[in-house]
Amino acid sequence: MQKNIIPRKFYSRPTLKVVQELLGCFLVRKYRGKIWRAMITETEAYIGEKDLACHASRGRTPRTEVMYGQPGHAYIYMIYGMYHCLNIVTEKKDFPAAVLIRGIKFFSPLPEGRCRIATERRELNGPGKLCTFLKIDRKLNRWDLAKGEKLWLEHRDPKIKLPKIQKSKRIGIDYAQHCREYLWRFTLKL
DNA sequence: TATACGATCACCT
DNA sequence: GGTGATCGTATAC
Repeated sequence: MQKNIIPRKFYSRPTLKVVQELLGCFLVRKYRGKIWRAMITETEAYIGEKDLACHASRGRTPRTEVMYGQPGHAYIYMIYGMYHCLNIVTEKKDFPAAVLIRGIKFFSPLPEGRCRIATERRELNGPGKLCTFLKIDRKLNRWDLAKGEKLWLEHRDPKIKLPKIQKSKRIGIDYAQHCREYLWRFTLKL
């Protein structure tokens, strides 16, 4: 059980590798004695200060400091005043990069949410909804995901073959000039 | 201190 | 296709 937890060295690699290898892995949330486990089906990469879509493109600030820290930690921020987004810090210390978790699919029950369709289809598309369902908010910002407590990730079964990974442009970053053309969004079609 | 805006979502036409 | 909700953060003053 414990050995299935994804260790820090997994995240301490090029983000474009990590962002694709996380597809099919499991996001696990332990909350008030319950454990929810969901497969990651959609991710996006945000890499370095030169990526104009990355929050670190304006350098170190109190908010982006966690992206410059050790890999394998959670970077969670509030967006539009009402939603949270979950990111996994990647690369080596002092290089700011992260993977945004945009979509999950669950095979066992998740807590009741306001979105009935999401519950019926057993999938959550969108970083905001995903955090709402899994009770993820800024209290878990900077959380160490390699500890295997409260919030962590687990390897997928390597024996199960995954469908081809789709690449596309990232969402909601029209302001990022040429960087918006990068095919840094990765989707698993199940 | 003030202001502009965003790695979203649900609901509208 | 478009818009409003709502607030932390960055930047300007």
